[in-house]
Amino acid sequence: MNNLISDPSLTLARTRLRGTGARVTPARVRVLAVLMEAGQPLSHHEVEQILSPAAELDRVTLYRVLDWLVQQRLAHRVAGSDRAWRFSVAGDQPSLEARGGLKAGGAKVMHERHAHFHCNDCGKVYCLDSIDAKALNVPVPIGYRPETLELTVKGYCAHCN
Amino acid sequence: MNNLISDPSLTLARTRLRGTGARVTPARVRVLAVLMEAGQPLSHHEVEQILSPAAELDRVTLYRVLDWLVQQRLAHRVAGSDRAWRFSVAGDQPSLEARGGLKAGGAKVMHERHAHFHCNDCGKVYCLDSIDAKALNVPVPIGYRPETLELTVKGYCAHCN
DNA sequence: CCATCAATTGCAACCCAGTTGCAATTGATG
DNA sequence: CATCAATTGCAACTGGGTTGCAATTGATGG
Repeated sequence: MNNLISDPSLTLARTRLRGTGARVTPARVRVLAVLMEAGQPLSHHEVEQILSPAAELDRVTLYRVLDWLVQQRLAHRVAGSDRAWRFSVAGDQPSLEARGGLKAGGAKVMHERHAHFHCNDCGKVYCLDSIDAKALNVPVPIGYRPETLELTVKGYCAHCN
Repeated sequence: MNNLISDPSLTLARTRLRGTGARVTPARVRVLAVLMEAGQPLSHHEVEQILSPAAELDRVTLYRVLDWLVQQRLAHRVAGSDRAWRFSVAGDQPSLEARGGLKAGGAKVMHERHAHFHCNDCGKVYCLDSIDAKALNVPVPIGYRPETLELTVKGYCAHCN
């Protein structure tokens, strides 16, 4: 009737949003629910596709909602190699340092450390959760202050291989 | 008088280009020379800036020359997080598999394995040559065929820190 | 229950990286 | 030095993303 988003997801999304203390709008609820149901990072366009069967959502509003979700740390923004951002729900447990719990010495710690697989054929992006990017411990030259780490493997996914 | 490109670089570039057997045009020579002189991957725009004091080079031509250099394996294309490609000269020794010398079993080997540092402030990209991405040996799920690997550290460079 | 108002949304117009089609130019070759 | 495919320049276009602004709306206090 309405769309491809399940009721439980919508409810869960609403709950998460209320947790931020900010306004809980239909746009935010539906976009977050879509991200929660997707098993992979979605581009702006992909979210639009999933949303479209139901009520319309302005292009710009969608961009803004996605940005907002990232700001609220409810989502992560991952850079694909096709110059289009992808968005995925953040883990249920926002990292401590992200919430200001670990600011010892003012030293920032790298977060968002997991890797992605980008299919050169279909263009889809998959999270490689198995990879412990934390273990990489990439050394940077003196004077450089690393903040985040992005590890992307490009190739062909199981479907396109 | 003319521009910021040194004569030796131009000559070296010309030699490298002749090695491809393809046409040696001023555009190709100058662009390759610019990449050779830059110590870091340059965006289309950055190359344009360096080139501009001298003769003009059409935007489109520059894009095409850069693409061509990558095709010829004289340059690498690296994806920055600001959805703009960067280009850097390829090492003096193109990897064997790149030249068809190592096609055993038809299995492709990952190449272009070094990492980059992207400054969140000034936007410049630096090569982290010290990092041996080869050592990462990233595991992907069965059925997935990895080809290239991109490791980008984002943060603040020595200048902006 | 409703008025209020800042936060959010929709719209239109815009920016920027990159691409395409095509006619004019040019490097290598015989 | 004539030839011609490869290369260049131009103009117009695509697609992701942004900005300014007026209209709408969720939470709040009364």
